[in-house]
Amino acid sequence: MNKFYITTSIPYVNSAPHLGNVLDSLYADVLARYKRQRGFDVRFLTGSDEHGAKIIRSAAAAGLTPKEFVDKNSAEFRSLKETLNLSWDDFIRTSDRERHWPGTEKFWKKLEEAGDLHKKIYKGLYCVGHEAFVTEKDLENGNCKDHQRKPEIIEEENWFFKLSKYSKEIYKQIITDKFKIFPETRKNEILSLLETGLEDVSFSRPSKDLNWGVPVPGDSTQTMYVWAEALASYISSLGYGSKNESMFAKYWPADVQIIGKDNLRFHAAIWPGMLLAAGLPLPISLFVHGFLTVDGQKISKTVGNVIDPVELVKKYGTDAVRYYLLKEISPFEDGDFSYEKFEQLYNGDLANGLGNFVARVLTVGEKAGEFDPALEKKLPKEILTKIELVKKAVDEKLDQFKLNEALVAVWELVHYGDSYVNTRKLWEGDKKQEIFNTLTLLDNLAAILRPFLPETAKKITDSICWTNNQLEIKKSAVLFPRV
RNA sequence: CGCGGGGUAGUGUAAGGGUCAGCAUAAAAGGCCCAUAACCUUUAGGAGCCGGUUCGAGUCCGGCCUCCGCAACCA
Repeated sequence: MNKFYITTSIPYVNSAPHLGNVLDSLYADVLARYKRQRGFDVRFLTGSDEHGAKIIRSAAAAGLTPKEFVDKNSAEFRSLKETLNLSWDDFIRTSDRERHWPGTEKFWKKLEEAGDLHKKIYKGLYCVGHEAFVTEKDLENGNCKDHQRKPEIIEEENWFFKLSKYSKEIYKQIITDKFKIFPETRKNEILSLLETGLEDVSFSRPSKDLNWGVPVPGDSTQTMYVWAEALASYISSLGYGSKNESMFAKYWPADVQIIGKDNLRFHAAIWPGMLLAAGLPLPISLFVHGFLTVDGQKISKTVGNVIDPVELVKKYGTDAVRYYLLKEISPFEDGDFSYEKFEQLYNGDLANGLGNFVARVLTVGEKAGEFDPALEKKLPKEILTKIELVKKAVDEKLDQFKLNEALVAVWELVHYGDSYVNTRKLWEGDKKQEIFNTLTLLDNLAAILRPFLPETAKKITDSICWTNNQLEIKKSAVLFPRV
């Protein structure tokens, strides 16, 4: 059986999840369900990134210990599984000492054995208010924006990873598509960065300044930096570094890794560099999605436009939210959310489109009574061809991660079906064969829809049941009431 | 002139030097009445701006305008 290992980036849990955070796992969920449906041995991983100075600060502000703080926030991200009906198999937390740390440590040692880790003095702008290094970006007239004081230039000793050594090899794997990056523009972006060459990156901080993280093996004075350990979650979760590495052997390399555009450099440069250093294969592909804006604006707490996915689902239902994000948001570019657009799409595509189509077909189906199985043999070619065409289109679109276009193809079936019902006037006279044809169409539609809208697909399928070799229709409640 | 990527009907998008720039949704008219005042058919509506290459340009080239991203923890 073919395996399919898919991962999302692990969100940094220094606040509760917002709507933009769910894109990763929603895309991954559709692909995972789709592959399962096709018989792949799927493993779908998500998790949470829980270390770092920012967590310490946020925890302190909330009056909690870092552990209490991440436990609380991580649980909220985890509960999105129910909220959005996600089908992940595993949720890894970087603060998990039993599952995550051993793999991280082994990975670190591999890099060390390769001679790619070395200590170096790092000089940077240190803001006392932040108790952390700041960048030029954080400054305003030479002062820290948040604290209005001049940062000090201080030096500290860090471990550095020799990323520069791997620029060429990473470039080669990307340009030859051995490591595929979607979409093309992101591929170009990273290639142009690689052409200029990568700099070595800091992989640790002094423990006295950062004690919430994984300690550097053999150097208790240092704590690993995020990418030195968070990225390793993709393999630590498979048991890399544990007594039993069979899962790792089976599933690595990842077939698809999904990230937001901000993560491109980490996943297309640092992570491949680390894997090369450790002698491990690179992922097969990287799918880079855009960001979500709300009413055309960047999501931000200060603007106050944060959309809580839980609230949205409560109001409109899981599949409606899934549909909006999958259909209205381009998988590769930034997309916008607004209640107005949401309701427009909901009424148009879900209530009037899919929901109404299902209702009218099931009604005529129910009225028609029982169906002779012999009708199946007389299914017209036209219908079967149409179904096959849509299936093929969905396959092709999903191979390229064009989830929105895949849904366009699915909706062609709805339009086709509606038109079929109208032109054949299925409600008039005895149209058993035609009704059967339409029910077949609907049944197939539900199957195609399953990875996208699992709950809705199930409701449809449940209404079409074969009992004792007879087809019986049980009309379900309205799928998507108009809003 | 730092680098890179964009700007297609109100909205979301497709194609990509050569059939009326395709599709969906929102809008208008007719039809139907099985269905969630839903559905079907038809109509109207479009390439940021300015030049150039070409028999022919959303599509290639140049300039301008504009938006987005750009390695220390941000999906």
